[in-house]
Amino acid sequence: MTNPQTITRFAPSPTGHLHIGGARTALLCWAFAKQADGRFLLRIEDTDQKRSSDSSTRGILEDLAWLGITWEDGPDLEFDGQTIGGDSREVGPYYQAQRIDLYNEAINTLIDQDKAYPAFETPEELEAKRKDAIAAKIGYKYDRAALEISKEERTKRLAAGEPHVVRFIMPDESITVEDQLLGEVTIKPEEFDDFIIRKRDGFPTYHLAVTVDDALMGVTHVLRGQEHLINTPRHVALQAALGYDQPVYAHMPLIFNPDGSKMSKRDKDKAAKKASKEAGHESSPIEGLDDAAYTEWLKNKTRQLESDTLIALAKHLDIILPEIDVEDFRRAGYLPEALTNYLALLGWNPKTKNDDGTDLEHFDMDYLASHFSIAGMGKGQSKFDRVKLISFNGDAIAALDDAEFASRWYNWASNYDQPLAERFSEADMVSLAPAVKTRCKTLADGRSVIAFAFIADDAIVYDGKAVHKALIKGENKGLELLKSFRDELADFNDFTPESIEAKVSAFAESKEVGMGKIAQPLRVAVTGAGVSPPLGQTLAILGKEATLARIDGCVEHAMTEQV
RNA sequence: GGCCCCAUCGUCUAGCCUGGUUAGGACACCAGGUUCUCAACCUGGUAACGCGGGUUCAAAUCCCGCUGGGGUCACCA
Repeated sequence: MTNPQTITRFAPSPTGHLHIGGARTALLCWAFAKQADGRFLLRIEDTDQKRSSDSSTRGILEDLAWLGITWEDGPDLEFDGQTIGGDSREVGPYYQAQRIDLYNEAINTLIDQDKAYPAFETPEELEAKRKDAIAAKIGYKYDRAALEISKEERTKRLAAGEPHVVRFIMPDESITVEDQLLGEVTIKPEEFDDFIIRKRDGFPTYHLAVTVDDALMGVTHVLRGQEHLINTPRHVALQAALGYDQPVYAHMPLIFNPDGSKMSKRDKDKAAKKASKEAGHESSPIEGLDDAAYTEWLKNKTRQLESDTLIALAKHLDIILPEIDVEDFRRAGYLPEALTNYLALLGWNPKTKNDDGTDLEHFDMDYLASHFSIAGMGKGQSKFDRVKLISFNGDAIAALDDAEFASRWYNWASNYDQPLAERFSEADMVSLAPAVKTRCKTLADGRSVIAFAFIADDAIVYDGKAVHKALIKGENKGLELLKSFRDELADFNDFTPESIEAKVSAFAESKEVGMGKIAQPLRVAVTGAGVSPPLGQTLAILGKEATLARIDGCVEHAMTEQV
């Protein structure tokens, strides 16, 4: 036991979806454990009874699994045919609400040793004192009034069942944290007061629970966001009081929006409010949201809508909400490998060159799991750049082979774009893949590439400029070529991309014109616009019947157009 | 405001520890090439050491101050 196995943990509180920043923390913790051949543990911090929910827990577990972040110790999850989690080290349960006895044991020990004491002030009383302190421009600290009460009386009031909290006696000494990333950080004793370790409702506070759990679960390394840096001395003091080993700490920088603001769920509401106002909706434009709630939401900056309602509203307004939670990125058609790659690179750098001399930036989870190190981490905060993420995602999509692309796309459509999944089977998507892969940055925008296939043959909307340029300009030369090609196509049955391309090419040669002279008229005829995937693929997607029908329809349209 | 953390192109970063580089890469942007359109792809380009002091022959690199950004000051975690 001199050199224990490395154990890291991620401990989300189930009060909503998994935030992208939380996902990054989890990813790096996971990578650190893997790199050390250790274990990654997941614990659910549900000691805030009012805000925690089972559905949040479920969502967080699935988002992690989707990203490929799996845990050896923690809640069980069936995902994609595999079982994640378990309690092989028998240090569970992994829900804090189920560990109350363990916390009370620790709290009682502290009380018995006079390292903690009950306090009877009400939240209102404390709030008043806090306000006074702020008004007097002095930092608020608990005044230890409850310590003045004699032990005898404390015991009596306790026995009488008087509501109380338990406070920990913070030692009067500086505490230095040896942070693996930031170095030594020393905090003086006047920065702390006797913080609460058990709330009125009998639940432990975060500080107590996290200290007890990390110790009892054998956590050796704690990697967490820098917002926790100031908490660490409290945990260190608690560890000392309880006789626990101190884990190794590293506090990593936080991530922000490009404008420097915090990435918050509220950003989604903000975007939707702005769009609603611009669209001039005085009353609720969607079902499932009544007018009163809608106008209140619009008026009140802090009011937030339920996730589903917000999504419905965004769809109605035709806007894309800023992605904040992992779930948002998933819905928007990001690939997990692109997201984790980007996330890892946001603050960590492998400091390795590719063969061509450029820096290594594209790597997978296996690479991360074998090469991650705290030394490669930056100390500065960074901004989340969706543009670069999109580029990574486009690269990841392009790197998929056709079958894999089709599988991912179909799967995505089944969840988030039913009409697409109904129109095209997974097998269809395999043949669509070459046309779509290099033209979409997310699975969601793959749809726009093949939008022409969604339209009925007789409902094509023609782009006037494109029609003029390709068909009418130059005394109908394009139109004549199109008609002529249509005649040849009538007897042509081999509708594969390659054959069609050969056919068009041969036709162009026979007419002694460049490929473009026939390709563009054809393209406009079958799609209505001057932009589409390569002709062979475009026509193959439509099939012979639709192609002929569309050419006929276009010829008719062009004839009426020029009268 | 107190305390704590941080600071290289627009953004993410390499270089800093162990002073000497034309300060490198990626995304974005611009130009060109390729091409049946678009995309993809290829080539090239614009672009940074926050400011002020010190130490030194020499500072992005070491030290100090300032400025700026962030975190935190809950019976939330």
